[in-house]
Amino acid sequence: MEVNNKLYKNQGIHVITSLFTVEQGIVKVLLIKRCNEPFYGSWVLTGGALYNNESLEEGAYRELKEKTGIENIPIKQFKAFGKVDRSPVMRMVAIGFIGIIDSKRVNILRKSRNTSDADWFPIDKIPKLGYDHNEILNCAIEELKKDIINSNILKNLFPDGITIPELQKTYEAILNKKFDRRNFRKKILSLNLLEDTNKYGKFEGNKPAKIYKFKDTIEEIDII
Amino acid sequence: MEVNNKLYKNQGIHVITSLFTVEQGIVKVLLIKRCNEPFYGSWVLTGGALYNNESLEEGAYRELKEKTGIENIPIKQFKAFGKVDRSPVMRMVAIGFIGIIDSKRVNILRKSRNTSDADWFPIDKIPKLGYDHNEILNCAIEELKKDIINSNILKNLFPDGITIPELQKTYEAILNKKFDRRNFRKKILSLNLLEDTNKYGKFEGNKPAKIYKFKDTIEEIDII
DNA sequence: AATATAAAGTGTAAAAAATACACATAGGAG
DNA sequence: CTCCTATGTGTATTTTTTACACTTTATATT
Repeated sequence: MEVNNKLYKNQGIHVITSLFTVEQGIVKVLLIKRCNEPFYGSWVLTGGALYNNESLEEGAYRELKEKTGIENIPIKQFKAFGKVDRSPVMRMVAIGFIGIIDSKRVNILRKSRNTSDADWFPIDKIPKLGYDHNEILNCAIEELKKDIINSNILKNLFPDGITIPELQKTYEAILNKKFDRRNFRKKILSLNLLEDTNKYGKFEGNKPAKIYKFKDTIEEIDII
Repeated sequence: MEVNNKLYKNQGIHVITSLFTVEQGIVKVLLIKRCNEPFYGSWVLTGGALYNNESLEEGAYRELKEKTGIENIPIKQFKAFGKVDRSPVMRMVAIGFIGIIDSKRVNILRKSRNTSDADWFPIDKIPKLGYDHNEILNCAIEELKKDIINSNILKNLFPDGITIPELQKTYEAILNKKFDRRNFRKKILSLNLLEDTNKYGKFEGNKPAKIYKFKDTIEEIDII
């Protein structure tokens, strides 16, 4: 990178969101393919340059909407990335966000400015990304693990309700760790995040599981 | 604020450090007094504009050194602040850091570019600060509370050793909460952060306390 | 109608961690 | 030698976490 000699000139801000989903026990992140320089043809996280008339969060929302059509999901800022040469064009500092969503709710836009393709990638099969997005994504995954504990961050993954075994599989996928079924159920129910719907899932060769839904918590502190 | 119409032009980055100390059970933060516009005469946290040739952390270090003379203390990035109008001059995004130090080690510079005065302020007696620094400081105080638990962040406060009652007072000051003496001692010692020096403090009208020091931990993960 | 299947659902005992609590001790001052 | 004040220490109780095995459900198969 050619650092501008003027100490403060030509700086800018990126807002970058790692949008996660979990499908069949696989944690995936949304990546988009660039069709412009820099990083023409590279996969990157969703995001882009912050506008002057929007807050960090608003910028992250706008970029998410432009690239995926998705709106109204909670996102959480987790870290700023400011290595001197993280962008080849000019000095850019990236503000990282994470979000999580049911992938069925996302209508991925295959074409937009700077985007030729978009897809969900399992987090253990991430290619070399443009910019410093591999680093940002790694931090985002750690943040996701932290945030999943004792919060209803997963609410957005299961807008239509969730069974406890399904929820356990999701926890196990994200934390990459197995839990005892009885203790998991006991713990989750004791957190008071779920309420019973008195409905049951469909038969799939075994006993149907009861469907719960995430409560609409009053205080959404510590929620993603 | 006059938002520049060019969506991406005239943006900049602040690096802002909330440097804490604890004296006699009072948590204090270092503030400096501006002698230039904007916010001429206002107290603010230490920090300033990021240079193009330095990382976020390097920028925060440089500003700390310029304003206080202090070097080589660990700082931790905790959040970015990006409200549209947080700076009246141009669009600035602030990256917030926290640090903690023994105030006796700080030789506060009373004069520097943009600074006419500097002092430690108890965190419950903070005046109206310039920019959005009240908001940044409030977040920093919350971060300090989080980080103090199970880490040796306090090492920098006590370079010459610490007694357990003194350490307890510091915890109580930062967390604003009382602990049982026996349980506190038991817990702290079980964390294995301290080692015995076999020295004792001076008599001050009561039984002198044993002096411990923070171990030089190998893994400095989660440390401020 | 009986049986097989596969994951759902459930309780209790043991271990670990957090909490509550009271008295003896050191080092001086008077 | 007594007084003073904060230090130092152990144990019982409660709470939380962990470990672990059998019964139940809704269908498909025979």
